[in-house]
Amino acid sequence: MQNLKKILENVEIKPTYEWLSILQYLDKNHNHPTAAMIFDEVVKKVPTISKTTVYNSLKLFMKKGIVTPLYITGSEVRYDFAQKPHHHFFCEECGKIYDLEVECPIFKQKYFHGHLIRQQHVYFRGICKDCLKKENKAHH
Amino acid sequence: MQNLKKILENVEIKPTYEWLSILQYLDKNHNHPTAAMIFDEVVKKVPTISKTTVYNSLKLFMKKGIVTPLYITGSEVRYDFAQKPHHHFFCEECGKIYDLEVECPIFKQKYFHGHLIRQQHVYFRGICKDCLKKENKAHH
DNA sequence: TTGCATATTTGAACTCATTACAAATTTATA
DNA sequence: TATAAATTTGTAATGAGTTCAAATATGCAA
Repeated sequence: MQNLKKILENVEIKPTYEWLSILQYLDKNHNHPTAAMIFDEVVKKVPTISKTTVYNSLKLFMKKGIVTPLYITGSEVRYDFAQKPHHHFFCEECGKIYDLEVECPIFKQKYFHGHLIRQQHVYFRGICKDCLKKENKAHH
Repeated sequence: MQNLKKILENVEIKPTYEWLSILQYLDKNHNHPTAAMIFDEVVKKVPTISKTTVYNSLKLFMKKGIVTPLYITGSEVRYDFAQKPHHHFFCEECGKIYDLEVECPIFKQKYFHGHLIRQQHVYFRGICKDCLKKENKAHH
């Protein structure tokens, strides 16, 4: 709670009730939620909050670099409150997004073929551990 | 032309005029176009074609594995008629998407942490070579 | 060739995530 | 306390993508 306030202050965002509530949700739920999911949960605690505020806040957080958008599903943006950079695995079966630690020297470079790299997005797509297990069970 | 027909027949798609025209556009333009861009160009050659046909065709091509969707910009899907798997660089300045050859042993694995990998999506984001040059010139 | 079933294409209506914007509210400052 | 600036809100609009039923084209049997 207190350190979330610090995080906002560090990037010069006034820790208003709405902004803190949204960040608090992201901090507690590392499930890469959509804007709608964030709204649906935060509105329970802050009944007056609007969807526009959720979108505005996320845009602000992204501009300040404390939230990363994930373009993985193609239909809506997922948001990641990421402390350390990491990568993702998207299960085509259940839709769940897993965090992955991928070690590769390429991801340490600042330039690639002359292009300045600001962000690196890596995600694998397939069937997750759990869904594979379920499928195997179905065969017995 | 003739080999595009073959490509379609190989994946059991009847080479109709519309499907061939769309694939032909993708083959000539490796600019990772949106569905709208594809429609706008193909309609010049096939005036009766509809947007729905473009979407239907792309969905069919994706199902058959000859076209890959790129979720990079967050606002719309880009389509890639990719022979060899490769990765991408997205310029935040000019919006251009470059093809990248990234060599990394991780991308050769079939499983990762128990998850079955079907597709690998890697894109870097930043400022491209050309836009960096323009910015440097602007300082003189 | 004709008739019929199937595959393909089309256009209009719709969904839904996201954005635009102006009014309302809150907060900071003098 | 007054006034300006920042923040929040709700409504309307945008625009990519989907749904669906009608229209058209194609393949095939008789």
